Amino acid sequence: MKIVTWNINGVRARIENLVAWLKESQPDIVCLQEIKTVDEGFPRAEIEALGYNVETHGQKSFNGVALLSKLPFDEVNRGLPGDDGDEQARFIEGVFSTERGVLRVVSLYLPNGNPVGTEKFDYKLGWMARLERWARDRLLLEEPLVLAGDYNVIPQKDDAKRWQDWVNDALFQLRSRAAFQALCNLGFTEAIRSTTDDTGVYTFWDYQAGAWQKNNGIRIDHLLLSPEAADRLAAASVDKHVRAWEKPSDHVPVTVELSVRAA
DNA sequence: ATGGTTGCTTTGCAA
Repeated sequence: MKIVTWNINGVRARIENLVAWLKESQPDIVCLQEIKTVDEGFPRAEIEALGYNVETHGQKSFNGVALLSKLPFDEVNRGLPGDDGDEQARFIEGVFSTERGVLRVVSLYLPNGNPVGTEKFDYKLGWMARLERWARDRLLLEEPLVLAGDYNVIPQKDDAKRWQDWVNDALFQLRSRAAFQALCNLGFTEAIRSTTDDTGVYTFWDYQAGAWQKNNGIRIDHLLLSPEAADRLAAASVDKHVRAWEKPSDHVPVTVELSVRAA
């Protein structure tokens, strides 16, 4: 089973790319972030025509996440628990049935947090603390769980072409990285990190200043696997070529292959 | 070198 995360940066602006990539890549489950539309604006028909079930958690203009799945949804949960006042659409969980039982997949869009020293950075750290609490509870279920998305965290120096450029950025703050590490340390396997020793593996290249042409990228899109999911990890990879397409997202798809079949 | 680009709505904001 192929599970992919992709920050699409505006699904309406990117629908042609998305359809072309779905046809090429044939994923089973797709976690999208930054759909930048309310649920009613999501280009659902084009995706359903390819055989996908679609569940969205959108909002006007900003943020917004979605799950696309060839498997039927048994359950869908929208929003990260822990703050009833949080209006931002950044979290959706789908529950599926496989030959091995339940599979849970989350599409998350972790707050960017810039600039550091403002309420935006506090919101990022608060959101990460809520995510850790949520993950701690979910791990108690001892089920295959894939926690996928744009984490807006550069875990290590090797995860940036030029880490020195990011030392004042929320994505590379020690507090952001420590919170990400703490989440991983609950028992998750970070799919890309655990399957390659390569350096220079990036998932985001800024639109500005020729970042793509210079391969000046960062790795901020991650798939975290619960122990039960990690037991079935067969492969993980980054679809870098998509960044060179016309009208690309600034992020590319990141894939894990799990050796489990649909029920 | 405090630039540069994109999407969604604005005349700026967020990334």
